[in-house]
Amino acid sequence: MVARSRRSLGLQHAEPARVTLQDALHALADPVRRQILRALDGEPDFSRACGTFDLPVSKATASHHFAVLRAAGLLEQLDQGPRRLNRLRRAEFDARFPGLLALVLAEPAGDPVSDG
Amino acid sequence: MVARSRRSLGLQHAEPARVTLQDALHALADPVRRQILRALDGEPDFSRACGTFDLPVSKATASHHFAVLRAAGLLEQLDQGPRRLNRLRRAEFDARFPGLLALVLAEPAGDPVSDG
DNA sequence: CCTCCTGTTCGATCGCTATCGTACAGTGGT
DNA sequence: ACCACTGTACGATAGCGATCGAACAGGAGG
Repeated sequence: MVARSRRSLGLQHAEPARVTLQDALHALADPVRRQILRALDGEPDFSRACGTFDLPVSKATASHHFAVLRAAGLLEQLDQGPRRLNRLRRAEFDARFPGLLALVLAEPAGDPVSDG
Repeated sequence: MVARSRRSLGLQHAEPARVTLQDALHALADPVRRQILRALDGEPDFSRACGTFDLPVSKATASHHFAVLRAAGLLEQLDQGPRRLNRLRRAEFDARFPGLLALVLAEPAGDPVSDG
């Protein structure tokens, strides 16, 4: 239990090499999480904070989803002031599970809830 | 509801082209189902009946898992007498979600429950 | 210092699904 | 006809996880 100031330099990021297929598939099996990944695709690294995603869930739920994605080695987060910037760990995750992320990113939005 | 004799020529098989990524990922997110797919890998088509898999679940649960896999376009089943022979729909599924099945089949067993 | 903003944590709820035992339905052999 | 075998259908249960509101914790700015 290293206390730090709760947020400082880095967060607990799962090494993609240690992520199990179970964890990866579980993380990707949720439509909201895939939506996050898709939104992150094509954007510059660390250009989007958690709050900038138009998600069909509450703030608390979104926070949960970000944590799952981080634990699955799918994204890296960086604290910048009060906000937490995200980066899609494309290369790392693709090295661990080749082609898997590509399938998710290629999927059409298909989520009528959030798009309206 | 065409009655037939409940089993005759074919079963309701999902066209892999119509399977959503959601369904595919959901189907693959279960370790027992992945175990089935892995066991089916490397075996000749339609050489294994449902009962020949050494699964860590009951007959009823296994039947459920086979149904999910069939619905996800991951396997094709063929009735031969009292038993239902299975075939991994490798090519079809790979055409729909390239590389996804390969990841599952490449995964180590890692399920200490069934192997003993 | 206080206030606003961002994100996490907590506790509770709700729904889905994996699980099981049992009963049922075909098929094949005797 | 009967029985053994294989798999499904059904009803019930349990546990996990997605969800929420509210409270909390830092940082930025006035």
